[in-house]
Amino acid sequence: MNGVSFPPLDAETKVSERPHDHKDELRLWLRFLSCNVLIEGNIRRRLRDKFDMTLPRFDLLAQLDKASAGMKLGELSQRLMVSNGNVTGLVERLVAQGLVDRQVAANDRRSHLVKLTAEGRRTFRAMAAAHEIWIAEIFGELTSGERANLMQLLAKVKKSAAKMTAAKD
Amino acid sequence: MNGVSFPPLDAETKVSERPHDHKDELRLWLRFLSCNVLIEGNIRRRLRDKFDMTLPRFDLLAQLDKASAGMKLGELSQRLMVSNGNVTGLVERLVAQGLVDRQVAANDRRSHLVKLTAEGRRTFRAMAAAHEIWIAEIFGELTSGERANLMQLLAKVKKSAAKMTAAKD
DNA sequence: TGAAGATGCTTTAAGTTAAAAGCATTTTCC
DNA sequence: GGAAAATGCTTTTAACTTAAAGCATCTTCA
Repeated sequence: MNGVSFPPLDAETKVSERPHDHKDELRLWLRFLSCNVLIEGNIRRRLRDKFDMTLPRFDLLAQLDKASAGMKLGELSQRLMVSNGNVTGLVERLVAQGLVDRQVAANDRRSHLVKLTAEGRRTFRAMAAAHEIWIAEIFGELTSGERANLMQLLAKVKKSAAKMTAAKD
Repeated sequence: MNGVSFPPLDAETKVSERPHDHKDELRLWLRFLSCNVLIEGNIRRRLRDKFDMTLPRFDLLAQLDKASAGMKLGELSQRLMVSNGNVTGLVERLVAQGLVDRQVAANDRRSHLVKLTAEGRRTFRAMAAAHEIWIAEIFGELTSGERANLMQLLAKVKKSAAKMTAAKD
């Protein structure tokens, strides 16, 4: 100790009021990132090896599986949180694979309705069952109490991140 | 209640022993993913708008900033957890931008040593200071207790994910 | 009605990414 | 020393991704 005293820091102290000492938050973000890289990399590899499928296409199929009436491309891009152009390409490849079907909407000829084909549904269900187990293998190492705890902390993080994104600064 | 009784589930129950009911873990993963998309998207946008920089290049510069003696391409790809070919391209663009310098290693002509240029270091430091504040804005909404809690839970997740990845099944 | 704007999607340009094959150099081992 | 294997990196190919510009269609409103 050098005798210099610092103002007390607590949860209410705003970021801007303590411009230094953000190493804590940074470490947390880095750990978050490495979890994400590890898990996503794992899931991508297994989807490719076992089903010859990519994660973005799997995610798109998952959305369609929940919407039996089909979805418009714009809805898909919102749900998946990716750009419009991105969805165009993904759907193209899934149509080529015979897993989804795309047709012009009845009432608006700009709009296209995308649906799972019978084969698409069958294929997706098989992949989803495996995927669920892979995820459970990872997060199942936490107790259900820890999972609830993590779920709640991530809710806070998500809320905070969403606010930040909306601010657009 | 229908009178059917299920075996009790606790933290020790293995995933394979309860093949259904992984919805809990799946929801947790989906929430994790949306946090990641939101935060990363935010950081990418700001790096681009304020510094005309991409996140992968920023990450690479961050590694170099910690290694004053420079790093080999292979080290970089390990630390960044990306492929070799990926690093080749990123370094190429950073050299073109004048932010890093690449030269053949003295003792091994297969190997190349990559270093920050003076401008690279200056540029990175400015970006890193802003980046640190952006991250703090997001994670600073948690109390320091919550951050410690989250840090510890993610340590468990990371360990579990690393084990999974090593298994290669 | 009919121009102006909004909306839904596609195209384009640039970047990131992995896997696999390839090339040069170094190391190992006989 | 020299063949064989390992190592470090690059190239190739294919996929994903965004932002921005573009095209077709629909809606609004004077």
